[in-house]
Amino acid sequence: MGTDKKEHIINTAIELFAVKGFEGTSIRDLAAAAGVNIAMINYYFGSKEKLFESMVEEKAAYTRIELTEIMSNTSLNAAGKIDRIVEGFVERLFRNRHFHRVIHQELMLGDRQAMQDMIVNILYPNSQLIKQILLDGIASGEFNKVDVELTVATLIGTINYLLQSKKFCLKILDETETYVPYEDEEFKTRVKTHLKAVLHIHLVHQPK
Amino acid sequence: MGTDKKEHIINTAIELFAVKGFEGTSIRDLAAAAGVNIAMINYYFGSKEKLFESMVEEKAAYTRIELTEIMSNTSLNAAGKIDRIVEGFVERLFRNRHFHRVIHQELMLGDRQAMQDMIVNILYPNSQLIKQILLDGIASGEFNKVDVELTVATLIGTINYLLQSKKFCLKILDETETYVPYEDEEFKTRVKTHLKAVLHIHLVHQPK
DNA sequence: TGAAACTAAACAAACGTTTAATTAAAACAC
DNA sequence: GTGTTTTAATTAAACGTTTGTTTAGTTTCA
Repeated sequence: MGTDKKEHIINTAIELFAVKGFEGTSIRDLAAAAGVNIAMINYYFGSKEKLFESMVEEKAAYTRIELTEIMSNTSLNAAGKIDRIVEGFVERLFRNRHFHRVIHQELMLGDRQAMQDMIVNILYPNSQLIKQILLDGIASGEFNKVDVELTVATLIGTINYLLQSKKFCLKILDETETYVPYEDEEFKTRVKTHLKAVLHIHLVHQPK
Repeated sequence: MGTDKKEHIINTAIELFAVKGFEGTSIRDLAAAAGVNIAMINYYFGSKEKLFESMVEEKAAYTRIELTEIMSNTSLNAAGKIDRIVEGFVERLFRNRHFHRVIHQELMLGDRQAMQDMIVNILYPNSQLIKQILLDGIASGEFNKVDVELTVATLIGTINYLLQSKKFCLKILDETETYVPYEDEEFKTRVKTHLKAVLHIHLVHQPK
């Protein structure tokens, strides 16, 4: 039936877009990879652009969850929330790295206003959530008066940098081509540990 | 004559690629924007792909300079070198943000092996240079034994995050569309101050 | 006069999309 | 349940554009 096949096309599209880009992927490539007729993509989604929008709509909601509940967890202090945020972000972004790469490709481009706005509206709540935790921590006196916007940039930017290109990531890690860091628990732990260390000392160290 | 016009085409290409992407920019768009005949691009560069490679070759060397001399400056201690690195990177990446965005777009994509390798070989020396300063600082006892590779990721990743999309950057800064942060000295200073603060306390604070 | 710079036009191939026809599934009457 | 009608799903083929590239001819200037 329709729905599963639509989702199959979307998942195939994410894989292809992540590797070849949106413009670089023809609907013939996509149809062949998904094992469907060329016309089915327009039949289901209307156009290539609308397929992209459907893809974003479908995956965005799924990706957004589980963060707000950290905020509402009153048993955690601000530093504890930051730790949970770091863990949640590394897990989520590493797992959804293909989708993440696709929307960041499109975010980089200046044309296609509507798509860009769409993507900004997906990513913005994430950064806002972290910002709010920082502001709360500062208000309660638990955190130093740091530059909250740029601290958010440091957290997410570090992860994005590692996700941007597997080849480049392997190069700076001095690893072989066969190693897949994003699926290695040890590497994920390493990233979490680094980010928690950086943020913790930046936020809670009291300068004399 | 030829050379200035070649460079003019390359500069126009950077502007267009940064906004529309490599695949999204037709050589007709490019020829029109540069004010030259369509055939001139293939006449000068051979093909669209070779134009890209020429662009990278031309701009890469120019972008690479001025960093190694920081390394060789023996009057600076490790912390001083990091400060200079931060200042140099923010200035350079903000100034060359269009070129920077173009090569990061291409770096994200998995196909076009040769181009990817080319770009990795451009970016790698930068990260290696920072890494070496960190290693030297650790060896001399001036720095803590931090995760050097991920500390590099935090430095460059933070800047990249801000450069990725003007629209998104403005959103997290809560600024209006007309503001151009990358050309604002105040914002550049803000980014430098944040990065120096984060790195300094991460690297030189002695945990009890 | 001859080589380099430049142009307009044409090229085949690939693109996203649409059409028209066929098959499969569901809905309905009896 | 069986036969009929309607709707949805699927297909191969064709559509008109746009793509990167090339050709063949013209201008420019030393």
